[in-house]
Amino acid sequence: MIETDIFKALGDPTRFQIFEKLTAGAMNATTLREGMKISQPAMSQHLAVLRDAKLIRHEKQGRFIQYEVNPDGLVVVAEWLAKYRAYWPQRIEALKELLKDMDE
Amino acid sequence: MIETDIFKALGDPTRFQIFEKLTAGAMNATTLREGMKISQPAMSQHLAVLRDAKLIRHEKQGRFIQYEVNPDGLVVVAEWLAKYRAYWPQRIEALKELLKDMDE
DNA sequence: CAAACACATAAGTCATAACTTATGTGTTTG
DNA sequence: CAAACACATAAGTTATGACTTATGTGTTTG
Repeated sequence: MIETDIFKALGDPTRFQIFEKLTAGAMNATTLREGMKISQPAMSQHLAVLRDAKLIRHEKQGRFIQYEVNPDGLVVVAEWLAKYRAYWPQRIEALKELLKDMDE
Repeated sequence: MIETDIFKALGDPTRFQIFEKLTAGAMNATTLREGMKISQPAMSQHLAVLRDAKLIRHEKQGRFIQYEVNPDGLVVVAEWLAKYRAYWPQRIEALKELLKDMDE
């Protein structure tokens, strides 16, 4: 199931950190690794898991590969979450602001 | 991290199924198990993981325990997701409708 | 064009997590 | 009040997954 693949991918703290780093902007694997005490193969394997879950995508640029967030994955989460809006308390300000932003 | 705990909890297909079942309404563990080829201890353990992640909560009722969705968990996901609204394509109709619903 | 580089992949190791069976605790029922 | 019930917990097994050390492929550079 695509949802569980996405949640499983984000359920690992290291991968979550990698993903969050990528939300700041596209980056290659070597740059991603900076300050992250993780081996090169481990990074490569984590990126493969995130890619298989459609959370990121890549683009070859010479001998580098630029990785970036793939909106598809986030959309799956957003749509899944939208099904349960009945459970969200109205008091969520951050969410309300989001709604206004997107309703324009 | 609370986010990774939530994602890890939902990353297991069996637990995801249990959670989805609970979104239909509160239920005790025995009812949850119906049609689910899962042992009683396994169910109990899965419920504990979901509870620890604040995705569900429970209420004792005699010798039964009613489990129900805890909005706290979903709110964490919603707030996390809201941070990345820049990545959501505008074409998501389901999401737009959600926004209108909540903007009232 | 040989060396350095960026990354992927293979294969093996070790920790974790999902399951099992057995048993325990509290509650209801006949 | 003894048996059945609803659930939790302990302990052990097995599958999975996160890592490691090679090694391979393609690309750039001196």
